[in-house]
Amino acid sequence: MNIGDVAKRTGVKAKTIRYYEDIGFLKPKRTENGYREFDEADLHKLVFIGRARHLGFSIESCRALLALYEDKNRTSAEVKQLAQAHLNAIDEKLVLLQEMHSTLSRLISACAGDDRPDCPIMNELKIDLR
Amino acid sequence: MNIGDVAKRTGVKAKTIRYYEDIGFLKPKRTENGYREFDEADLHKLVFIGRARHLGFSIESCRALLALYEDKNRTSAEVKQLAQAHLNAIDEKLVLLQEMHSTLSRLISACAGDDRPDCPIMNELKIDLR
DNA sequence: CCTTGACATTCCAGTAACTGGAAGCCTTAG
DNA sequence: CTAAGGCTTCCAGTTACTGGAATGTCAAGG
Repeated sequence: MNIGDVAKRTGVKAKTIRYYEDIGFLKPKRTENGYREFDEADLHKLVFIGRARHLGFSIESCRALLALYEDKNRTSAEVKQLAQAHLNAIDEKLVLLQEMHSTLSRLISACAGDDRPDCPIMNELKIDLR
Repeated sequence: MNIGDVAKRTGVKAKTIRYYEDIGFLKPKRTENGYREFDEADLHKLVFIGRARHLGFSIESCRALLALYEDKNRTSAEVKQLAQAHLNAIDEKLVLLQEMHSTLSRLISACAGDDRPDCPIMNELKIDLR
């Protein structure tokens, strides 16, 4: 199967698939003309990676997940630990974003948004040094 | 004032201050020996940028905010619009992260986390192609 | 048989916003 | 005088791709 068709079937772009090969996620055979030739296992891997990425796992975490994916002797505890670590990271980001959201919402509500220069948003940003 | 002291007083690292000079946020004078010499206006700018960054504004948005900051004829509407656009972007990220959070939480709860290989997290990632 | 268009290949550069490190000069305290 | 620490510049690396250029290949139509 050629890279374009793989892209269509997996939802992972051709450019990205080449990148994933570069970083060692898969090693498709090559046909005589130099084209990559993908098999079903490659497709499954790509979908797997695509879904993990969709859940926000980093490439390095995907690498670890992929290793577990191919490890018959893995334990669900190992998988769960990776997922939990990732969830913790997500929660930290959520907290930061929620803080931003609430501060910005407050400032935006307080701002008249008219043609005068006076603005609570600017005031918050420019308060003096302590 | 030397860069190290500025870093301490503004909370912006020396490395970052040099970077901000590179990208044109400030242009401190130089003393005879080549050291950067910062004045109070520089300090205020750095704090301003630091706070905007803390609220998640991109460097380019900071550039726009900084322009408004220095514009006597700005309108609060202009500021509000930038802030609103940024808030919208934050909200989009929040939605994505919340989706990830909820999916991952569900999967983690469903995973035994024991020494067996069977794992709902893995199952979700490896489901067949449609 | 030839051309044309849609594929495929590689390689290089750019993105965002710094951060780390090397090599070397300057300053200040002891 | 020396050693520590601060300052300088410049180069490379980070994340996960993405865009683009130059070139090669394949299948179909005239």
